[in-house]
Amino acid sequence: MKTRDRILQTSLQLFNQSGERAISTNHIAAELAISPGNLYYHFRNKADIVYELFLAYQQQVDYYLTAPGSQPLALADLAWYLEAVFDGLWQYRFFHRDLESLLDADPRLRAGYGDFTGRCLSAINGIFNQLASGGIIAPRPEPLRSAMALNVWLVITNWVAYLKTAHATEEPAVLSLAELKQGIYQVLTLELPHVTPEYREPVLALRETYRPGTFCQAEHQSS
Amino acid sequence: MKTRDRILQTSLQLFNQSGERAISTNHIAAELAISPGNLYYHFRNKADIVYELFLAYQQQVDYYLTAPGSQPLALADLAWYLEAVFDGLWQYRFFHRDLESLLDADPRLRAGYGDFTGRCLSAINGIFNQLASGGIIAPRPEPLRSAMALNVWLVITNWVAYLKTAHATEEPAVLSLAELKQGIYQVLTLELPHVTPEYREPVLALRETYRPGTFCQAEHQSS
DNA sequence: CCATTATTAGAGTATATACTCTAGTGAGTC
DNA sequence: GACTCACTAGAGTATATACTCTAATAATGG
Repeated sequence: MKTRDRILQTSLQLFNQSGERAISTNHIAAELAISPGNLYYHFRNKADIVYELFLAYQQQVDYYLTAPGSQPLALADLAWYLEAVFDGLWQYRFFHRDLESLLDADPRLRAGYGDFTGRCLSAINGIFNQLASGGIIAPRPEPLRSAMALNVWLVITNWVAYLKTAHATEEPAVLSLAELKQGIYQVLTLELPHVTPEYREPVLALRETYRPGTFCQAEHQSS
Repeated sequence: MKTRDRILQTSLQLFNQSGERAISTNHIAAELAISPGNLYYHFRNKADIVYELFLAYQQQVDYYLTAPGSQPLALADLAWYLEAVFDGLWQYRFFHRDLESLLDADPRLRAGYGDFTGRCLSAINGIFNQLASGGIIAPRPEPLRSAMALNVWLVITNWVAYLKTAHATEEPAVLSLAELKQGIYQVLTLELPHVTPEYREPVLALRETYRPGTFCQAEHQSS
């Protein structure tokens, strides 16, 4: 693998592990067993590394979220979307952790993230629409639908922080993918009151899949 | 005012303005026009300042949230709670910004914050109960009620970050108290499906009070 | 083979940070 | 007036951070 990609990969891993704040460029170079000069040959500065990671994050989420157009969605599609989003969230979880500092340090990132949020919100809104077409949730008028989408977004983007700050017993706060997926339980809780009567049972069953306590000694993984 | 209190006050102000990460003890001392040595006479280290600010935050929120026991609540009480919580959030907004780093740096804080979150969640849960007694929302069985409370918490604690990262057009991202209060709109959106038919109209009216765009050139304030 | 270019090492720099140490100053007390 | 003691100034330290510079070493293409 090219050094440049190894730098990105290792940075992502260390950032996810300890937060961007705690990981210096020297740390990254040391972990890779390369010189600081080498790192700075490939990236002008630390912000450029972060920005490139953001682009990858954005590309991945956009890919999964901007797919389907406007055909009706089935329940399985909803599950698939949620899984995809939470996977992305997990892979780039460092990003939401120090978000404000990162945006303060890089105007490109601030602008890019603003657009990204906007796209995510309308994607969620669109999914609500398609779920309504599919008869899974009741159709809601526009101002309400947007507010619902925003609540989903707020729950999703805050879930990792909640786990690491409120729930964690261990000091460095290691998380499992299974715990992360409990966020899906929360999102489905959010949508539950809007589910049509005929789909209530299936949605409840899907939601049960992710219930806290259901996670059967899932394997821990660190990146 | 005693120097010790001035240090706390100024730290809070600077932290809220620029984030704990960007504010050094030297910055705080300079802003107060005192020497670094003086600051370190009053506080053993930076983490002690943060911890003391957390205690004040905690005390304030606990005071407003652990009040009423279990009598039924009226709609005005709900509004009052929400206002109180968002005021606290605003006053100590630096705290949720760099939360993970802060907890990583201070085990006391990690433990204290874990308990704090737990108390807030059961307070929210209790308020749901009392709103049900008051006939405002439909009573919900326990596992659901806790999940709802958690969603409310996630929305509340992520609201400021959302405003500063997704919404902000200005670079240093100045926020108004009115924008902040739009978070109440989001929380009421969350509760709306659970409101009883007879209270639906009043809750919608209350919610309208906080609608985005309704904020009539509210005065900006920086701390 | 040579010339060019991409890549790397490694020492080094300027700056900032959290924090310490010594030497006071001023207000009260016996 | 000597003594204490809370408080303060200000210079200073050890360390880390982001980043630079020079020079050496691969790769590569003609």
